[in-house]
Amino acid sequence: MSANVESERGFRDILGAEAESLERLVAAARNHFERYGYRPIILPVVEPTDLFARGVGATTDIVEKEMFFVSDGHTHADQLGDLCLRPEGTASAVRAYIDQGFDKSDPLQKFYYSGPMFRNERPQKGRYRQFHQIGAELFGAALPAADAEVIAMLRTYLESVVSAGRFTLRLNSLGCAVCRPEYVRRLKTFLAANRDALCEDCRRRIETNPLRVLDCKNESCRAILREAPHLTDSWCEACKSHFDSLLQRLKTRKVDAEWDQWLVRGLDYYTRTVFEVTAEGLGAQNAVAAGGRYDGLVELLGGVPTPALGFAIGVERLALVTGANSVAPRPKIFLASTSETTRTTAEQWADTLRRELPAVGTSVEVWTDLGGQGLKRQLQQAGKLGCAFTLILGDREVSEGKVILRDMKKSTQEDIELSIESLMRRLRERLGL
RNA sequence: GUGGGCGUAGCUCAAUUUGGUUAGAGCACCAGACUGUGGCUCUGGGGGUUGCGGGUUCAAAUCCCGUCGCCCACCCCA
Repeated sequence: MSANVESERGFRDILGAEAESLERLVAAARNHFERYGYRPIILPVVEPTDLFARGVGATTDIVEKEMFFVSDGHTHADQLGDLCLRPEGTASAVRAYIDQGFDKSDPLQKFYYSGPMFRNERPQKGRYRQFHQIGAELFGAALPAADAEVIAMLRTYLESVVSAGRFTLRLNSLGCAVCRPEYVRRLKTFLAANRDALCEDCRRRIETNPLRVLDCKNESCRAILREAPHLTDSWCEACKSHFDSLLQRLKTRKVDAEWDQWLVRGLDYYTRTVFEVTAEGLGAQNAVAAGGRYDGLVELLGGVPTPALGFAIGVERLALVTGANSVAPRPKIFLASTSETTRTTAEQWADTLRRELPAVGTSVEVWTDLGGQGLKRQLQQAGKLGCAFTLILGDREVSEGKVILRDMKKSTQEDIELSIESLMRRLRERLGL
């Protein structure tokens, strides 16, 4: 046991029902997002650490203590930490957008991506060091209509994969580069004056991230906050009308979303709209998806100023909400054989069936004996696999010009003329294809 | 990074309270009964350095120390 090589903490093998569930959610997202004109972008897993320090924020927990650093094998000691495993996708997408020159040539772009993200945190329910996100980013669109479309796309996707009502979408506006700094300054002053009444975490947040205090669940902190300057009151005219228009549009589009004036997000790059989807049954880590507008990020990373927004979905968490609701199983067929000759025929027939027997949504699953087993074992295997039918290609039958088709559920058998055509015809009938 | 719970066969768990033969059972796996017909039944079989390392003892799965891993929570976030 001790000699075994095991996976690192927080890194795991995903297989079985969970793997199928995750794959299905990604495929469904791809399908859904493309209807809105989004195109795939495949981003590097390794990026310069600086990208996230500048983009996500140098003082955020993600950058300060959750990065996985990568060595390229011949860096000097003073360069260790130059490269990292990406902790999130948005900064990468923005870097790619600028690298490709879209900000200069063709600003309106819609991208989606999916893949692993890495954060060096202590694992718990719904939280892993390698986890998977599906994200979408919309560049070059400043109107509230863009926010509305992105949120609508997220909401309708979630509704398509999880029974309605099991999650809630909340949104808020954090103001912009014009009005937010002034508010943060006033909030900081207020919090500092009430320092003693705040919880330990919030006292720390006054310096690191004062906005996060608004999000504190601690009852005594909440009481203090009722007297605090209101984020809402600080919005400039442009921010206010942007948010009003967004709410109005969500209403007309019948997108179920609720304004939460206390909602803030931890990443530095957000401006104006932020939103978050939470679900029950996830334990403490109840955020399934989150996103917002980041109008300053393209410029911050060296591009020409471009408005943008996006979101990311935590696939493992979404899978926890949707449960392991099984996909309709595809019909399975086992082609049993009793000799080298009949096995060869079975292989050829199996290939033909796989190619020419379509079923609704997917294809049939065809098995042949690969272990040189006796007929008994092959029947056993077919039973365990849950095959609907087993074709018995026995030498005895073949010499009589026939094969046996066994219905595994009913334990009944019928003779079929020895030809792939008659087999296919009969299977189509029996499977109702 | 902090706190709590848990580590015995592939899986689910006994035996730990009170240290005492060779660490058991169910499921799963393999073989046979049934040499060409799955599920059911019966019989037999393989499989363990009790997470790992050290200590106490005539004797440790059991007691002590350390360490690693998993789970849950804090924090943070998808």
